[in-house]
Amino acid sequence: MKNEQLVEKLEARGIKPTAIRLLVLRAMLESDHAVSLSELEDRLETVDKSTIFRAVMLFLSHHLIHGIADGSGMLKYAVCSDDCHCEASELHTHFYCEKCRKTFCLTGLPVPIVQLPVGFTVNSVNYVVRGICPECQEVE
Amino acid sequence: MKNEQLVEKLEARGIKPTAIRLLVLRAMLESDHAVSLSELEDRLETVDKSTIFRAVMLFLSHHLIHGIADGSGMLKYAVCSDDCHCEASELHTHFYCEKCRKTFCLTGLPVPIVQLPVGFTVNSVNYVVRGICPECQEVE
DNA sequence: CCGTTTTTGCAATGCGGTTGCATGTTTTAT
DNA sequence: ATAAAACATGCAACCGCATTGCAAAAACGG
Repeated sequence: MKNEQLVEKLEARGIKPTAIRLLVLRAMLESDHAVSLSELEDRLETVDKSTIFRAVMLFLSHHLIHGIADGSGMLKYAVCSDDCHCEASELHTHFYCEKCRKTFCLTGLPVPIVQLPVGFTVNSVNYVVRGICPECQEVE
Repeated sequence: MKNEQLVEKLEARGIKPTAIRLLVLRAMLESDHAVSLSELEDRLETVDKSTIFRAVMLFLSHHLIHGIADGSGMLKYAVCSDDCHCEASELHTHFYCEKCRKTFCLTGLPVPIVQLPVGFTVNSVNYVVRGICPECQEVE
């Protein structure tokens, strides 16, 4: 993807597009799965982990990316679609592969919403299906 | 609950009922919400945290309790119903309150299961609704 | 009772996440 | 253009939770 497009994505969310933020965003977009902070650190060897951390926190607070608690112990992050506002109704299902430990966004699958007992207010939903992904099935 | 009953619960899952395991199980059953390791450490001041940790791991591997990734950063644990085998079909919804940071088992609400694309094998599902619990609504 | 196995406590470690501070860069005001 | 202010980055240290190694203590089996 061209840097120009990355700049647009950042500015559309009100984030100043510094060189490093472009690197972080590019790394996230190029991954076929949701990435952890340590994955980003590995892919961006020249960038300090605190800088990556702060970029990710900034992206999160501007709803450019969303976080996923997949039960692996560390949070994973993935870029939201351009028109996403991270409301409960527009969340999608995530899949965590217990073999390769990758987490995938199943953007085509909205999370099912259950009817909660009275008194509960819903802000968001974390729906993670755990199992084996297609690629790991084959390898055996 | 009488110690006798606790012993039964442990033995039903093939766990030798030591004094400390009874304490841990009792603390978990007496809580109205899923507990973290640090909560157990606070409630069982006399017991070392590594001992608590090992008891919890033992309970987990024998399906006496289940773990919940609620996105708070630390795992929470709750006792399973007596007849539970922790299969995907018998899982329930969990609710995480963003104010008091407690996680509740909504045992009456089975987790909804989405139809995954071909190639994915499902082992379990982590379904956590995030929001405000009834008690925290009132306090304001 | 004695030797073996299991359980527990203590201390240390690992790891992911987070922060304080100094430096470097960009922006703003004059 | 220059000085001041605001912001971004790197480095090192720190935090909390999870986990492990090891030795002492307790439970068990003969």
